[in-house]
Amino acid sequence: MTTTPTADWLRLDQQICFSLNAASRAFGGVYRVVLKDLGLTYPQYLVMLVLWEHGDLPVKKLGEHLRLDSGTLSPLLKRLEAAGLVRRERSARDERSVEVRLTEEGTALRERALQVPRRIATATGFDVDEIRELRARLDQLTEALDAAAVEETPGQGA
Amino acid sequence: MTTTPTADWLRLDQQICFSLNAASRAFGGVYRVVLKDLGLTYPQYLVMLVLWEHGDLPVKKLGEHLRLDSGTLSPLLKRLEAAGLVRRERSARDERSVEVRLTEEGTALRERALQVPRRIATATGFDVDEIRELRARLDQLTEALDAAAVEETPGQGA
DNA sequence: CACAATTCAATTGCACACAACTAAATGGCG
DNA sequence: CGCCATTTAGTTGTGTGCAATTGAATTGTG
Repeated sequence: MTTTPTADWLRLDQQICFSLNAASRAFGGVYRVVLKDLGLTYPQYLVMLVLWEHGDLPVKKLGEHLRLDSGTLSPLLKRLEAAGLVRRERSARDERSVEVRLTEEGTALRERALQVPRRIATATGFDVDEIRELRARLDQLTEALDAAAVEETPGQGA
Repeated sequence: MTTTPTADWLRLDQQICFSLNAASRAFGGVYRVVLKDLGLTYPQYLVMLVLWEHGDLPVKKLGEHLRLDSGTLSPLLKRLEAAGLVRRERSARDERSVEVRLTEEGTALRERALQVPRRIATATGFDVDEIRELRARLDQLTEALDAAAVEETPGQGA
């Protein structure tokens, strides 16, 4: 029991949260550089990726793919619309819903985006298998953290 | 060479950046819950960790530890000061520099923070060794990304 | 059909990140 | 000493991220 004094936990904690934070921001930094040509921010690029892969989607579905709510997506989508990459149209069937549709320009941008992943992959210095393993580990982490957050939120014990 | 069609790169890329993003935000979510008691946000907690470990520091040094610039730190430190956890004092030796000093209250908060890391570690579902390995991998990633960002920034080839 | 609960997007308020800029202070150099 | 490049914080502007609220539309129930 003397192997891990309580005070040392603070340092361990510091290091794991630092590492994740740093990696996340370092990733953002590389994307920022690479995406500059496309006129996209990193979150905007994520939105475009989802649209390119899944086609037109309501804001809600988009948010589920990206784990983002309307508070983040609404202004972001307005910027994409202002940039001429998407249109937002109220659904005829359900007027609460807003369909996000790629414009011609938005669809065309995909061609130029095809070069992005290779540049990012190169920047990581990881090969495909290493990336795959890291991704698995991170997904596992996310799942555990989400489950824990739900349990912590109400009242800890109940 | 036909193993990885270009279009598939978009999906691979999507998954690694999604995973890191998701893990980072899930982490933030758990910290948000756990730190609520202490009245700290996640970035504020990181600042306090550095101060607890290294003692009083100028803003510059703080930023080096956290990879943050004054644009982020200045308002954050003002909030910590407003909360009574730190004082900001112009250095006598170098008046450009601002020393960030823990108050009694800020020092005392450390005792209550000691329980945080264990709650976080528990939430991850990882043991110490797994955390250590993940951290090593993330640090390796960060280092590679930072190096790549520097090379990408100027003009790609120069 | 009326009405309450739910769903969905948008808005508001707050707190990071980061680029670009400003302004004060320092240090080196002739 | 006077001048200039550098260092250091702070400020401004843009863009997320998220909690909380609002308001319109839909659904379930009687």
